[in-house]
Amino acid sequence: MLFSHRFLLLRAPISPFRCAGKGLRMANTRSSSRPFSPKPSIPSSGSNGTSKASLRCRARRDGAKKTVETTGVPSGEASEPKDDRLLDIEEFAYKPVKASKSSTPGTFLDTTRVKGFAVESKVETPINWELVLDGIKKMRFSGNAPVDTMGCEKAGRFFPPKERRFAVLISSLLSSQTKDEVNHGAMKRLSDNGLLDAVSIVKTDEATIAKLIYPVGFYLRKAKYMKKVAEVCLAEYDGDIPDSLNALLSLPGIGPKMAYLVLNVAWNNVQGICVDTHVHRISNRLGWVAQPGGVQKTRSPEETRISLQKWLPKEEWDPINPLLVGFGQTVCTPLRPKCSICIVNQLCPSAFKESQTPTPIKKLKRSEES
DNA sequence: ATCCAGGTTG
DNA sequence: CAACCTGGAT
Repeated sequence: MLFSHRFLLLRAPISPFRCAGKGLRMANTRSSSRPFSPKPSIPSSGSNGTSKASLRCRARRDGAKKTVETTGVPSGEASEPKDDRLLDIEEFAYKPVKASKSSTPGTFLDTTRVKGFAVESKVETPINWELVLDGIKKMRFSGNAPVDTMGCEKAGRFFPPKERRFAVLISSLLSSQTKDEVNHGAMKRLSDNGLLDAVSIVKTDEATIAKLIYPVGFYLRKAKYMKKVAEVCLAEYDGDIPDSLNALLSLPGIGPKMAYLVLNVAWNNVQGICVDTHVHRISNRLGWVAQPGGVQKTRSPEETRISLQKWLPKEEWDPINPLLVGFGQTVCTPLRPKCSICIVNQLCPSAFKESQTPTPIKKLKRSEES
């Protein structure tokens, strides 16, 4: 989480993990000022004709777990890490989506392989997706999301490239189901004990590691994974981390989400969209993705990834994650999304469809009044 | 009591 | 799909 996305607002002075927890607060717990104007200023043009999700089509996912589909990925660019310079705050500003030919709304045919069979299906480029994206960027730019401010990310920002990559991998491993602050604390403890490289992790026993990373989610399991990952990295990659998708996926505890993330962040190699729970949820709320056959929502992050990649221009693949994560942390929250302050609510098929307030405040019965 | 924290595994 | 871990929010 925190360590895993690219943008960084805080410049930690010395230790990358210096700013552990204190002084940092989740943006949405600080209610002083609204991050942006609540006034919707975007014209309502017809919402992209989403019919009401006819539920229940339990498409089964076929089992091939660790082999990730790469349909639609122009696999030409095994880009070397271009440059290790990290982005500064000024570069955090999102630039407007520039219209490209691939951005023209419309439908096109897509061929996907399903269990060996080539299946053609119509893919719709969502209407107004650029407007929506720009709106979200505006909201993101003026607001603070944990994903932004927490980020002493880039674990090992001040480490040499190899150590930094390894730290990125570790922080990714730890991050799932764990709050930013907690993960940050764990990384700091590891860092303080000199445990952010393969050699030292291999030399440290599991219990010690577990203790240090506690209370990240699933710390016992992750302590195991860390050991194993360190062993593999040491034995096969000279202490560095793998630079290919499949090699990353083969590491224990690293699934698609983290693999794409690490590939993006550590190797600057965009082979796919990093789809986490936020990207998954928001893409579905916006009507941006659907299962191969029909209109239904995607049921897994992987389905979302495949679906998104079919129409989203590749320049957006990398930025879409931090963008939607921050949006999801502050506005388009999983529970009670704040549609009223969302400037793209006119363009969102799901706006105001979920409950907006905790529970309707109890109402007094006649008999109880005065 | 239930859901969520940038999921992954057998 | 249940398990994996724990604390905080609703």
